[in-house]
Order: sequence, then C-alpha cells, then structure tokens
Amino acid sequence: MARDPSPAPEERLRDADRSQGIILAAARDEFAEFGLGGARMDRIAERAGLNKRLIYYYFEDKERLFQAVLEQVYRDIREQERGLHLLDLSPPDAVRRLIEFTWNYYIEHPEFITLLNSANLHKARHLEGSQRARALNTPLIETLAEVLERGRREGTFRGGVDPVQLYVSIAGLSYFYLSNSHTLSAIFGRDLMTAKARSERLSHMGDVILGYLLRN
Amino acid sequence: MARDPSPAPEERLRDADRSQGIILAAARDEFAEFGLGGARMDRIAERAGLNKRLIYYYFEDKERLFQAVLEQVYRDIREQERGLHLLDLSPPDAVRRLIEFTWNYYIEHPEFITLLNSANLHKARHLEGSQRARALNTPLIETLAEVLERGRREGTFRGGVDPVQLYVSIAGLSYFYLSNSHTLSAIFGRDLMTAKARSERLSHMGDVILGYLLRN
Amino acid sequence: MARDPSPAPEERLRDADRSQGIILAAARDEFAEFGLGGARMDRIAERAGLNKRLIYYYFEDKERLFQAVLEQVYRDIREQERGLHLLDLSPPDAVRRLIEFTWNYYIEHPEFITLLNSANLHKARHLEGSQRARALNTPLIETLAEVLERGRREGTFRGGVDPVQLYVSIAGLSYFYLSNSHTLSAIFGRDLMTAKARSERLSHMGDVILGYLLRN
Amino acid sequence: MARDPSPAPEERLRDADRSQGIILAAARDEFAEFGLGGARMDRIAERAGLNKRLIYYYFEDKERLFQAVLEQVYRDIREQERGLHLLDLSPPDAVRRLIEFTWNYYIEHPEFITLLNSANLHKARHLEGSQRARALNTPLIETLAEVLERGRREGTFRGGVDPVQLYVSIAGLSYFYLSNSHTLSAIFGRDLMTAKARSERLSHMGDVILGYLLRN
DNA sequence: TATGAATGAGAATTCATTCAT
DNA sequence: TATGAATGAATTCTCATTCAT
Repeated sequence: MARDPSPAPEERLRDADRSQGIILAAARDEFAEFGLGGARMDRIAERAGLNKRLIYYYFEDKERLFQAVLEQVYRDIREQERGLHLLDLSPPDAVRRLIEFTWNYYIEHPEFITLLNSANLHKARHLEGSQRARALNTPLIETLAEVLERGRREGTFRGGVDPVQLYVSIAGLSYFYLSNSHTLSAIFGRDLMTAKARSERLSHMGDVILGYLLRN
Repeated sequence: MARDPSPAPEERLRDADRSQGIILAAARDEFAEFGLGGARMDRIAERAGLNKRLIYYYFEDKERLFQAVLEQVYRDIREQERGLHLLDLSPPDAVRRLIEFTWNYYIEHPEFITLLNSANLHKARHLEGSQRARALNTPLIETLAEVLERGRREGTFRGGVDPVQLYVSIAGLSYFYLSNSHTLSAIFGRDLMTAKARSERLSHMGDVILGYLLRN
Repeated sequence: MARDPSPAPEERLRDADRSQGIILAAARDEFAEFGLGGARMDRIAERAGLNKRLIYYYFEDKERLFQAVLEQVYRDIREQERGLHLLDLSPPDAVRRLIEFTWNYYIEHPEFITLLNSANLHKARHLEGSQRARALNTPLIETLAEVLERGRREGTFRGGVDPVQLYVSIAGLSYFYLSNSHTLSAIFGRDLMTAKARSERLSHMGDVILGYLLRN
Repeated sequence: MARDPSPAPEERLRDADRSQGIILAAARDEFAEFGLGGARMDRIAERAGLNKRLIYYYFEDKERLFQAVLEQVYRDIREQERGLHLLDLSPPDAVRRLIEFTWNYYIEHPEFITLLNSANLHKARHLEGSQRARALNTPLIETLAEVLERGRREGTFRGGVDPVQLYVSIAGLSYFYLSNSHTLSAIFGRDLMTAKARSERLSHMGDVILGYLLRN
C-alpha cells in the first residue's frame, strides 16, 4: 500500500505553527533594526527563509505583523517578570532585584527598546484596545504595590509612593540610558556601553531609587 | 521720499537663508512625526511651501537634511539650558530647576524626543564625529558638576555623584515617561498625559532625585 | 482524450525565461536607439509590454540590464560567424565571405553598432573581466589565422599579416561607414545608404582588403 | 579723476567672446565624456567656471550647444587638414601623410570620436542642412581626387578609385580601432593602446591602403 | 501549506530650464 | 554681462501587496 506523501494533518499544523514562529522572530529582528517604517517585507521573508507570500497568508499585512510582534514581545518580558518572585524578598531586595532585572532584560533584548520606540512613534495604535496588554501588566504593578506597602509598614520605605510612578522611574533610568546610548556617547564623548560604564550605571540606579525610597 | 522698491525682507522670496530655515523647520516637524524612514520629502516640501527640488539644492539628500535638523535641535535645547543660570541658585534649587526645565522642554518640544529616537535607531550616525554636538553639551555637565560640588561642600548633598549619571537620570525620568506615554497609558490603563498626571510626575521626579541627593 | 488545461507555452505569462527574453529584446532596441544615457526604463517596460518593476526584479538595475544586452548581442554575432565555415573555402573566398558577412550583419543589425558605441563611450566597463566575451571571440581569430596561413602557403596571400589587425580592418571598413553614415552623408552631401551606394561600398571594401592581401 | 570701474565696451565684448569660448570648450569635454544624453548642464557650467544661466544666454539650450560644439570640432579638423599641403607631395606620400595625420588627429583628439558617435546616434540632426559642414569638407575630397588622379596618370596608382570611398576607408581604419579600443581590448584580451600596438596599427593601415592603391 | 511571477502606486533624486536682480 | 534662487517634469528605483499555480 502506497504511503501518502503529504504529511499527516497534525504535522502540517505543527509546520504551520513553526513557520509562524520563524516569521515572527524574523519580523521582530527586522522591526527592531529598522523601525516600522524602515522594515522591509522582503528582508523579513529572507531572514525567515520563507516565501514572502506566506507572511501575508499568516499575518494579513505589515501593520498586523508588527502588532503580533509587539504582543509577543510584551508577553515575553511580563512572563519573565512573573518569575522574579519579588514577594519572597525583603522590600529593599525586591526593589533592587527589579532594577537589576529591568536593566539586564533591556541589555539582553535590545530589540525591546526599538520596538517600543516604534510603537510610540505610531502612538501605540498597534496596542490600542489591547485588553491583553493591560492584563499582562496589572500583576506586576500589584506586586510592586504590595512590596511598597510592606516596606512602609516595616518602616524601611517612605510612604505615599505610587507604584506606577516608581515602575516608570525604574524603567526610565535604564531605558533612556540604553535607548539613547548612541547619542549620549556622542554627546558626552565617552562610551557608555563598556562593561565598566554599565556596571556604574547599574549601581547608580540602585542608589537613586533606594536613596529615594529608604527612610534613613 | 524714495520708497525702497524691493519688498520687506520678511516677505521676500529668493532669500537663501530664509528658505533654508523654512525647510529645516518643515523637515523637523515631518521627521518628528514620522521618523527618518517614514518622513516624505514631498511632504516636507509641501509643509515648507517650497519646491522639492530646493531641498536637494540646499541639503543634498534626505540623510543630510536629517542631520541638519538634529544639529539645529540640539543647539536649541542647549541654548535654553544655558539660560537657566543654575549657578545663581542654591544647589537643591538648581537641581529642581533643571528637572523642571527638562520636563517642560520635552513637553513643549515633543519633536525633540522622536528626533532623538530616530537618531538612535540609526545608531546616531548622523551625529558621529560631530564635534559640535559634544562642544554644545560640555558646559551643561560642567555646570552640574559645580552645583553638585557646592552642595557637597555645604553638606546638603551626598558626595561621589557623577554629573553625567545624574544628568542622564534626570533626563531619563522625563524622557521615558513622555516618549513612551502611549504604550504606558495603554498598558496601565490610565491616561498619563492629563494635567494632573503630569503634575504628579513632576513632583515624583523631584522627590526621587532630591531624595537621592540630599543628606538628611 | 485529456486536454491540457494550461495555455500553450508561447502564450503563457508567468514564464520567467520568456519574460526575461522579452525584456532583453526591448532593452536592446531601446539602448540601440537612444544609447545607455538616453534609454528610458519606462519605455523599455512599455516596449516589452511588461511591468517596469519586473525589469528590476530580473536585472537589478539599468547598468546590469545594459550589460546583459551587450553579452547577448555579442553571443549572437559570434554564433553566426561560426556558421560561416570559412575553412571550407579557398582563402580569398573565405576573406570575401567574411567581409560580406560583416557588412550584411551590421546592416541587418544596426543596433549592434550603436550598442557597441555606447559600450565604448562607457569605456567598456560593462564588459570588463567578462571572460565570456573573450572566449566568444577567440575562435574567430583562430579561424582567420588559419585562413591567412593557408593563403600564404598557397602563395596567394602575402605573409606577416596579423589576423587581429586584419579583422579590425575588415570590421572597421564596414563599421565606420555605417556607424557614421548620417554625418558622412551630411558632410559629403550624398546619401550613403542607397542600394547603389551600399553595393559600391561592399565592392570597394573587397578591393581594398584583397588588394592588400593578394600577391600578384 | 575717478576711473570708470565698468570695462570699456570693446573689453566687454572680448569678455563675451572669451566666455563663449570657455563654455564651448567645457561643453565639448563634457559631451565627449558622457555623450549628449549623459552630459549635464550643471557640470558644463562647473567646468567652465561660469554660471549656468550664461550658457543659456549664449547658446539657447542643450541641443544648440551641442550643435555649436560639433561645428567647432569639424572646423578644427578640416582646418588642420588644409595645412597638410598634400599636393606638394608625391601621390603615395600624400596618401601616407593623410593616413598618419588622421590617425594622430584621432589620438590627440579623442573627443572627436565620441562627439561624432553622439551626433550619429542622433542621426546627425545637429548637422542637418548645415551647408557649412558640407562646404568645410569639399576641399579635402577635391584634393584627394587630385592626388588619386595624379597617381593614376603617373602609373603608380590603380584607376577607378572613388575619393570619398577612399577617404571613408582611411578614416574608418583608424576610427574603429580607436573608437572601439575598449571593447576590442576586452574581446581580444590584449591592450590595443600601448605605444607598440599603436605603431603596429599605423603601419598596418599604411600597408592596407597602399597595398590596395599601388599598381605593383 | 507553499512559492515564484507580476504589479501599481509611490519614493528619492535628477535635470534642463527660467526667474529676479 | 553675470549670477544665485527657484521650479516642473521626468527618471530611476522601491515597496507592499496580489496573482496563478
């Protein structure tokens, strides 16, 4: 009996998933490198090693592909944040850990920064109404609120700190330094990305945030 | 009494400087709105009310036009910073004033942020070797160093603060909030750009930076 | 009897080879008529009845398209020369045949002349390093060398004739007359392209070359 | 007594002539290098060191400028030919001298060749009806006819030689070799422009033409 | 599911030419 | 006579997207 040369349905499905994953990764890299406007569908196909037509088959068009990339990228960072178990640490250690994690994540995922910049250049319309995005981020803020409250109760942290403001500050201290490292390096005439400079930055950020939070 | 037959200077066409200025302003707005990749030379010409060919006549090509815009934009912010006279204030007031100025400048010049993001997406190659960029920025850091040193000598500020790190932190706290306000608003489900939210941010940033700097 | 549902090959679109061939022919005509600088990609597409984008899809850019045309054109003339079987003729007849062939080929393929002129205006950079071009031409020279040698041995031809020089002379006598027929007609005030004028030219060229070669 | 700063009328005139001459020379070089289609009015102005507007002032447009260049170039070669005094030489020497002169003139004036090619690409419409062109060339042919007739009468030359055909052949032997030196060098894999190659060509051409003309 | 061929609408850039003085 | 500023119409090339199989 002749063997059907076409793969079994479940294999075909798996291939489909795999192709989509490959396309997403290729698109992420392309968008990260060139921005939404500068990204080229041709290059994405080439990076993916797949036919351009397939991208349209799975993702409809460039905009929706970008949106899919963004969602995937957010999902990833929030997932990793969940793994921090901040509530298992003392409040100051929890804050230090969040700073360090944020810093390292941005360094290890430079695409995250450029993708966010692109999203913001386009006024985040690719995230609009994305309940998912909001849902993904709520737990982190709730955790941070709990950390702050515990610290306040223990007497180590000052009171009245808005966890959203704090999170934005922690992220901002890392983000701006890394996002603008090229212009800043040019402007200040010193390379901000050497190992030494990076370690100094990390300790400076800890000093700033904890200098602010800690009751003396 | 003889009337000058040529029109008043501000109405004159065929004024090279004026045309260049108009093009530069139009380009700045276009690049700010769409990024380097998304900007359209046609639209810049339209915004400027001048022939597209003239842009090439004066600025060679898109890249060089972007570079000219960047340099102009840097010149502007640094010029305004020079007008702060930080050394006439007490160290804490000087820092507060710098924070407030930075925050307000970014709000009043949203193009500054998107232009910098574009420049960084392209790895600041438009600024590379721009001695001018560096020269423009040195005075600010020197002033900030002097403020920190005075504060330390008076006993109000902690010692060992790197003025570059501090400046990057001050800028970063504002920049990230504003640059990413769209994604952050979507993510946290609250509008970060209301008057109230903005005033809260400003006071939070003052608290963070001065909480860090002040000895108590 | 099953009918093949796909259209006959010569009518098929979506045939890469055929499309490339059509583009090449259209480009050859356009370049021949207007030169490399004067040729218009739009017009080539129109002549080909194909989308302009497709030209870039297959040939990268105008320069490479020109190069492809040149190579094709060379291939064609050398192929026809190979069909002359000069070695089957007596040496004088072989030379006469080569003269006649060259003359007729140039007349039937006026594009050959203008294409070569264009190539030379650009210093033949489109042919540079084209091993193929050289390989195509070697056999002809070898054949001519053999003809000359035979003629010398028979005592009909003078000795010491360089086949390359001779070939260049044969080609030049035809080429210049035809290539410059417009200016020459204007200058000498007589139409050089009438049938009578052409036949006189052909017999003159035979007289010149054989008058030179033949021992008498 | 104050000297009038504006030049006297006759000086202005001389300047006008001078400017036209400079423009013509610049245009000749530009057209020779890039052909009519590839020549750029901007570059011509730059080469001339004069304002582009001035070119239009004197020459109306690009076509007429090309025409002016062509006429000047023809005038020059014919003028030099007149200086050969062929009738002072024996017929064979006169022919040899014409060959040598033609060859050297083309070598020293490579622009002549490319300009003629351009003119022919455009079907010599820049020469059309130019009685001047014809008038310029008639004397040469008359001289050559006289040389041929003398040679025939002396018994050194064969009879029945059309001076126009002969002139075209003499020119063609040089012209093709030089005009196509780039493609020929590429094709035959040997540099045709070395001093040795050039001297061999000159002697070959003499052999061909005199081998044809001379009664043995 | 997967692919190579094909396209229309634009995008940057170029160019001959004219304007105003 | 001479010039710098300005322009409209191309021109090459690009890009997201669709077609046909």
